[in-house]
Amino acid sequence: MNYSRLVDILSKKELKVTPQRLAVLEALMQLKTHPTAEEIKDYVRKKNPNLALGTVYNILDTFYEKRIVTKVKTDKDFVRYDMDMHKHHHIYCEECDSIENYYDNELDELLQDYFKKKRIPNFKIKEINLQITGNYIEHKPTKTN
Amino acid sequence: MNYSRLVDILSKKELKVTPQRLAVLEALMQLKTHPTAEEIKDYVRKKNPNLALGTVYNILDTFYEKRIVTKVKTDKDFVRYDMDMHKHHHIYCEECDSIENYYDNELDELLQDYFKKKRIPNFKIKEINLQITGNYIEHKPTKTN
DNA sequence: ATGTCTGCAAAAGCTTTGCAAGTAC
DNA sequence: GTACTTGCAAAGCTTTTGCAGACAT
Repeated sequence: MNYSRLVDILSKKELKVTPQRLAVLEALMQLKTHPTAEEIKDYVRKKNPNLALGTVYNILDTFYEKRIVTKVKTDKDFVRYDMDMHKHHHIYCEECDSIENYYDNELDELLQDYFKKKRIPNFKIKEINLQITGNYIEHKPTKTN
Repeated sequence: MNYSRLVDILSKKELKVTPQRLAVLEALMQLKTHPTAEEIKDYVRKKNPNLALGTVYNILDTFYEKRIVTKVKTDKDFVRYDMDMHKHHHIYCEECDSIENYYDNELDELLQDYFKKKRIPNFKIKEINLQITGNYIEHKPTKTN
């Protein structure tokens, strides 16, 4: 992982560069699974065994305020974090309880056009996010898993 | 509120008809604001002052299992409940922290057509929900509030 | 009559907070 | 040097659980 790039992200947001923050940043980039605070703590402790869960929450909160991450709520009880600040939608797989980001400019334009014509009374739309729920289809006919 | 209709809803789901359940049901129908458990408790206590918050949660949970309500998670920390089981989307107003349901068959068809053409690899879509975020526009030029 | 539901309180689980000690700048 | 961060533990909040008593059928 490109160390100086991580440092850059923090300094640009006027955050002090600490090993803990770098570690959490790296975890967020490595774990592409919209990790929970707990998962981030586990990942980070491989290298920084003393990092407290409270600190992970503090750091994530700071990142949230500085708009380095977004929070994703699911039907489960924890918040999950997402570092990707590009506009995207979410694909939830009910079976495996996974969240993946879904990018689709064509769809975004379609929606934008749609709501340009058909406005919602008295409402100014800032953002439209889709939640696509369903299941992944297994289709590995002969190969073993 | 139509008492026998409330009774009907419960019996059809094979739930015993208790005053507490009727009260929560009524609250859900009256409060069209996607209430929290706390708000439901407050509403219900006007008529049933002894109803415990724990009971409200128990009842809501039973309703959730029987698919009488859905749970809605927001950026805030509590779950909000919605009795409307028709397909709908959500309009979040950031300023006033309100959630309203949004129904739009035309939009639903548009999305269905779109994903019929452009599939998501290996994924079977079950449901698509929009989260429309923005703000209500005040436009009461002369009237007082 | 009996299986289910309520009320209350206590517990659980995720997240936040407080403060002393440590660290980045 | 100083203001910000960390670590740890304790507190906070919503939600769940356990159990005795009450109630619907």
